[in-house]
Amino acid sequence: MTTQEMTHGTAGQAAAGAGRPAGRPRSEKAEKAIIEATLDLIAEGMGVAELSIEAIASRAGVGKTTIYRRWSNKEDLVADSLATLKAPLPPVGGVSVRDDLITLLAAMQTEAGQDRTRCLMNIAMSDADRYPRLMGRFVKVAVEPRRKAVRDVVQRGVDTGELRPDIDVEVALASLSGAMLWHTKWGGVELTDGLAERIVDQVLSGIGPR
Amino acid sequence: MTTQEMTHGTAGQAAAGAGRPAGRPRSEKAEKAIIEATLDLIAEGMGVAELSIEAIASRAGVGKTTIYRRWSNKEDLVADSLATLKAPLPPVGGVSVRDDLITLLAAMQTEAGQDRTRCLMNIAMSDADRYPRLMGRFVKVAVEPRRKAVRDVVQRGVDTGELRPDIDVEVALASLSGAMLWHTKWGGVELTDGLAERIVDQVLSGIGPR
DNA sequence: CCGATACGCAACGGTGTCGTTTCGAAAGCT
DNA sequence: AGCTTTCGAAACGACACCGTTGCGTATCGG
Repeated sequence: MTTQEMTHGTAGQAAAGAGRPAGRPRSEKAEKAIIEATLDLIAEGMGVAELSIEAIASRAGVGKTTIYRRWSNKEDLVADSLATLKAPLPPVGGVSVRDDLITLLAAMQTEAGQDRTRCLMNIAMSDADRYPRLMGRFVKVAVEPRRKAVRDVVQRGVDTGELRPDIDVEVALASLSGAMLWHTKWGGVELTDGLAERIVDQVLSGIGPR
Repeated sequence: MTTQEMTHGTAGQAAAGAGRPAGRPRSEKAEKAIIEATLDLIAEGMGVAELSIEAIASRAGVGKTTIYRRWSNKEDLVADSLATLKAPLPPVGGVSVRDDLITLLAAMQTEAGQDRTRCLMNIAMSDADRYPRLMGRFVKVAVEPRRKAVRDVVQRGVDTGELRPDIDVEVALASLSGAMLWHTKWGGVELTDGLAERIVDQVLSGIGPR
């Protein structure tokens, strides 16, 4: 989607409407395999810098040529791979703000336990400085939808009066998501039961007196 | 401190009390330079995996031999380097829990803006899975002291009645630190003024109604 | 069937890092 | 002085990737 259609593109067919470029068409299966292999390697803890084209090709059961034919560099390949990540966010009930927040945070906790998501999170943290363009894309497809989901619920709470009208939505967002992020990274594994519920309830009620 | 004293150690001097091992002593300056170079490279965004001994030696103005003589592998070197990191935590006034929390979070925010700390944080996030032993050490010297500082203040608040007696200290901790972490990573740069204060106040008062 | 293109595979020369070894000089001790 | 150990520097053979090229085969349109 980024640097696709390098070789032909709009060229290739001789001004003949929407005809095929002639010759053997590119294998969709190979493309999928390459992207899958890339995501797999990342999910196994590979940083973007250590990702080798050779490893990707080998894992995908594909020649290096096939990769170089489609992507001119590693960053583009990774960018396209990240772009295929769907965000299967859990549906929220829409009844109680508290319940919806718990649903979202619990989903976040579950996702954090999966290799794929966890290592993608790592990439988002560590490679953000080195590959800003890549990260802009990643944030857009992976972080932003989730942030938006939480923000929407919080905003709805403000509108309906379930939450105070004067709160800072961004800070609330950070307190909720950040607490879960913190816990999944550095908190012990002991206190995972009902964690989402405890976070939400405590952020709702506050820790100050009364 | 980890794999030190590989070559001689208790051996070297012939059962003669605490005598020198004879021969030219190891240069303390070289050792410091090596560790500094290691931390510098990490601070420049180098992941643990990409760290090359050659680069460290070159940066430190030292022969590779000197490094291999002291550390048998990269992980030990990094571990020892991390161990030298002091935690210059800001002193807290000890008067108001709110003020102390703001002080700590503001310090966290400041630190997050510095290259050294930021990249160390990245390492803590991304290399945690691949180098668990290394990370255990890192968490101990870098993460835990800061966590303890916040936890102590929160606990003090509970004891003195400045905070509710029934709160979950760990969750409070995660909400405060996590909110700051979240914001420094993915929050916009716009809302940084008075961020610590806003987080603390909102976590104190809660976002629920009344 | 023919021409065109993509496929997987293997090989190319080039580069960077590995961990080790050798070297002459330096720095400590007796 | 003589002995011992470390120092920085340079070179070693080995390996992993790089990005490219050539090869024989597979798969499309005409």
